[in-house]
Amino acid sequence: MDEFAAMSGISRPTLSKYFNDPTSVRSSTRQRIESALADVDYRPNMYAINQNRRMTNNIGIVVPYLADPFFAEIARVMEQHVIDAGFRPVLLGSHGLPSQEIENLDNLRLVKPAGVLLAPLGRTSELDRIADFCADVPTVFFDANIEPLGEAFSGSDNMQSIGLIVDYLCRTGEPPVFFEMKTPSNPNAYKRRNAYVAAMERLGQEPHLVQVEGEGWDFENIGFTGAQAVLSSRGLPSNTLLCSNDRLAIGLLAAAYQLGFRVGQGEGCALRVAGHDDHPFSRYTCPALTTVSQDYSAIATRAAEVLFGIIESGHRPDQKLESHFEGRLIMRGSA
Amino acid sequence: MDEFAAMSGISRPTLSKYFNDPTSVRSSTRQRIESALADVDYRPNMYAINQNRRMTNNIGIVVPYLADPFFAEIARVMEQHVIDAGFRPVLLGSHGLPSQEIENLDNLRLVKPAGVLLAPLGRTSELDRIADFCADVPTVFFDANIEPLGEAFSGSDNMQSIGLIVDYLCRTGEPPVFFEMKTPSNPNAYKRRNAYVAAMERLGQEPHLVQVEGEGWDFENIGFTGAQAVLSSRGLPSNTLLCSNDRLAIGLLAAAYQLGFRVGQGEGCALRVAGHDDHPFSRYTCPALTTVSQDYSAIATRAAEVLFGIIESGHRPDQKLESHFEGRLIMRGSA
DNA sequence: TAAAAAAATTAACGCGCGTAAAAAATAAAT
DNA sequence: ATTTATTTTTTACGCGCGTTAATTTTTTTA
Repeated sequence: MDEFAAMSGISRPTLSKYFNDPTSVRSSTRQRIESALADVDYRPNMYAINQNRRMTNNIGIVVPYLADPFFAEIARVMEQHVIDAGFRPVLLGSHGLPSQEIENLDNLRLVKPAGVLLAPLGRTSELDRIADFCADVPTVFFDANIEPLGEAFSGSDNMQSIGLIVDYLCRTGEPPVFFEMKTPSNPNAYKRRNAYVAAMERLGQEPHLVQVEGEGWDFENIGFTGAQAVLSSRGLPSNTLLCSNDRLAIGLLAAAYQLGFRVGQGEGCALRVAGHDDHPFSRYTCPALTTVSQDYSAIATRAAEVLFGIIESGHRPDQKLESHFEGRLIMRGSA
Repeated sequence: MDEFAAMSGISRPTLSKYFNDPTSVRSSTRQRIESALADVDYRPNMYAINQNRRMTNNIGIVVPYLADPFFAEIARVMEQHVIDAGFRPVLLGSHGLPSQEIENLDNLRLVKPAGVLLAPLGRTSELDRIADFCADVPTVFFDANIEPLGEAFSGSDNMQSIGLIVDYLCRTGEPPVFFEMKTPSNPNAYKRRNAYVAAMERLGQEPHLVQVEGEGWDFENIGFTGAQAVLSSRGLPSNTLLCSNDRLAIGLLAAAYQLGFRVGQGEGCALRVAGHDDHPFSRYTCPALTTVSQDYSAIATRAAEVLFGIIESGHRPDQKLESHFEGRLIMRGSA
């Protein structure tokens, strides 16, 4: 930067101001800088900047599992919002590991972010460590909430969305059984289970839970092997299965196909299967998966909006703001 | 670090040595440091370290598209190898954008990596910028090669793997038509096309290419819409389709299902479909996808091995080392 | 055109660490 | 108990930038 200052004839503090915010210098000097920039390709070192600024324009985005297309997609949407607002996204995935989640937060600290958007692992998260982090850095949760922590939450209204699909399934056929993991990794699983039970009771139906074994984030495989056992035992009280999420449903559909169960609403179908999330791949299952979509865009927009508001105003809200967005029924072939 | 030096009674340069390599200090001092570390949780600032060390133990990993489970998976394997070798992985995805790929390399420069493992976008990559980077940082390519660049390449032997599945398909039924994108994003697509043509000619069969429209990385959708057109026109010279990659096949299978084509090898099946890659989801298609696997682990191991060798020896090889690993036939239901 | 306001420059310090050289302390070898 | 080899400490500088305060220059306003 010293060299560039020498060759451009602009003092280093002015350059520093310019790179922080180009509009903060007189337009004539800005032009001088930009024409010098056209000759040599100088770019300030991001890490040296991070080290010195009290606060940067970095915004951390942390998701539980980047290899899950659902999180990859919502992270992508988040990133775009952050860029559009003039901030710099720093995307990190936790590989489903609580230790990695803490590691990510520790690494984020070093970047001195203006704020972070955090989709926590949930059940397995190390709450006290996350609480420490939230005390230092403005944090907005999305996808999954950790009740007392953070400035805000933006996510789906599981009660509404599960209610929606339960209503639909009951209206158009046998009431659904709920297909889920016994000890779910997914943080929304318990809410969905409760929402299912509530919806069934509201409709005067008896809820049934089918809980399959399995650990980790390989949901398709867990759904597949779980479904093999459940379907071949033929002990199901209903021909309709509502899965806690689409990835379980994808595994279930594969098992059903291999066992010769015909899935769908029409005549001659032995099974109806529905999911939740509108996972990027749910369009391509056979039959295509009936599910309820999460409003990715609204969730991302609200989370980003709230965080930007906090950053610009400079002080945190007294009360945690919670936004729950409704899901939409996506009717396809499977139910 | 100064504070920690004061409280632990160890001088800062010694601490600096310790954090760089714990075995480089006398074991008695190491114990003193570690017991002090147990009291206060001090950790050196990674970015300050990167700024000052001539070279770090960071290793960059760049893939074309992190939201593609195939790359997410191979990146995960790479990361693990890097960690096991005592280095620190820095994972970056290019979102399918050449500009992002360059941006990633520019950002990596700031971290002063000991080396980088690069899966390039291929066709659309900005070659001269990548060449600049390779001149400065030891780079090993994987998945896709850029002929004259980098110290080494580790990837699949497309000629062998496509040959394998073409052989299989010809042996067990009608010779396959090759289903691909007209202007593929995937860097291996051209090699696979050529391998298909070569394999067919070797077997005395006439090659047929079905090239569908579409840009970008939403391969399932491109396969789906392309297949709808192709299948309903019924102008196929064969009942067997070999897809350039599994994601196209996933879209194709969904289209076939919706149009009522029965896919598989048995009696009453109208279509056979095969893919390439053994994509994480290919087990869960209906029917499960017959494909040829890439040896993720071997590819990752070799790429990492070669890079570590270069880093440790301190000088680059005179000649580029190219490793091509054979694929394995994964026989499932679809062909 | 002089005074006031805004912007840029100079000079100097700080961030959190790496690193080099010389001096001092400790351990190993004789 | 010496000598020698190995570690550690002291001292000081550097990395690439942010930031502040005092000063000078430029622009705006009256």
